[in-house]
Amino acid sequence: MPEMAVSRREAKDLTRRRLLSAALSIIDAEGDAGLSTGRVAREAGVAQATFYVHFRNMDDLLRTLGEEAGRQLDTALREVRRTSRAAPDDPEKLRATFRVPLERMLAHPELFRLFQRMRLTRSSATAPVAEHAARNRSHLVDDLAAAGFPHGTARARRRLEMIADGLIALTESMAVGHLEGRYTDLDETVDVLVAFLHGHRTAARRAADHTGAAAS
Amino acid sequence: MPEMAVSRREAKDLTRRRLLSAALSIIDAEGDAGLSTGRVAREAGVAQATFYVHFRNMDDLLRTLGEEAGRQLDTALREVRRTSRAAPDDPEKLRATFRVPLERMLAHPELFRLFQRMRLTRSSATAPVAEHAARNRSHLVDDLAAAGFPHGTARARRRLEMIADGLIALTESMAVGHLEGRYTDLDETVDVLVAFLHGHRTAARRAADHTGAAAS
DNA sequence: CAGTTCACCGATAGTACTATCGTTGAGCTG
DNA sequence: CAGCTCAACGATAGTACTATCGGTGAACTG
Repeated sequence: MPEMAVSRREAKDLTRRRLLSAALSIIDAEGDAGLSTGRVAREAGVAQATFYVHFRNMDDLLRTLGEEAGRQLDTALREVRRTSRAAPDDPEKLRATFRVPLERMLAHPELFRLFQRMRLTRSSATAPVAEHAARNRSHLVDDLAAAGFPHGTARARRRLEMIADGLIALTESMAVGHLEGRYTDLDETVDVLVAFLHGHRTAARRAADHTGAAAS
Repeated sequence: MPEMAVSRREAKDLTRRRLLSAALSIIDAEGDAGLSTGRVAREAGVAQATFYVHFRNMDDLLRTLGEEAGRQLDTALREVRRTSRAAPDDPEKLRATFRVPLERMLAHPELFRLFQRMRLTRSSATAPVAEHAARNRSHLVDDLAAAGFPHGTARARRRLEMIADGLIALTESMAVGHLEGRYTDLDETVDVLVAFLHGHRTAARRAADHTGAAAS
């Protein structure tokens, strides 16, 4: 009897995690099209009604899933960018700041696609996803500023936010291309991403030189 | 009686166009959440069953809408890029190649978002949207090649496709930012887009110089 | 060990929508 | 103008799913 001696609390937590993991595997396999409370419950091995013991509705479950995934992603990205900042002349560290998010997105393709879609859907249910995207973007802005991108004026900060936004969109588009089988070599996509960033790096340096010349 | 003397054929076409336009206005106002055959028919002033006289189902209508919008967009973009190519040193023409797609996307915000979402959803119903995105991307690749981006080797062509993909994703992300009220000034977003492209232009020129030096 | 809690269950009312059917009557055709 | 066509209609069967209810028994509590 390997499943005995579980407390009521532990059993409930286990069921909850089973529901979350069932939802995740359905999403990874079929996207959100095949997602329903009955389906999730069945794959988790419980009755459909039991779904509502753990979640208020499907949006509640998706929000939980999103917060967990988003928090993990954000933490991982801040860390890899911090490492790159500490070694500004190591090109491999810079490449890692692109490769790590790519790999994270590719780990759960359909979940990634689902959140992309949710971010584009305005409704109270998807609001948390949009908020999380905003938080991640804002962290990227901070990291770009720390890496030397200009952020003194209000205009420069607006520009930096656009750059951050663009970098995220670029990375996601390369991930989608990889998922669709168009870009089999991740290294090549990282090359392209680095070159895109380079456009702004040189623009920023030129602007900085100008400012320095004017100040001296 | 202003609506008399319409042939049966004309009357049918009118109803069809009314259904399409009703669907578009619902989408623009509420996205695809409020979309149903009954709702579209009601706003078009016909019975729900009449929907099926004109379309096989909702996906059929969306496909029609998408093909029309996509064809218009593609034509407009090829034209503005051709104009820019004819005057390679006119920065305003280059900016127009970014501003025109932005304005097109912003003309029907929710339709734009809907197609973005559909492109991320793999199903037989959304396949035409994905195909159209592929066609537009492929045209952009052609135009970039015509504008002098390297496309001699297989690797360069793969890279060019990634660049085209990235540019589209960048433009879309700026459009979304504008719709969300974060980037009120379209000119600033165009600045950022041009700078991103610049990263690849300089990279391409450097590579071309290298090749030239090696050849001489 | 008697009483309480509560996770889980089967059953089901309710919702929203899709897609089809046979009917009707206004236009078309010869 | 007689017969035909067919766009549009009301009615409705069918589908798929959500969310709630009261009952049950195993785990907790004192």
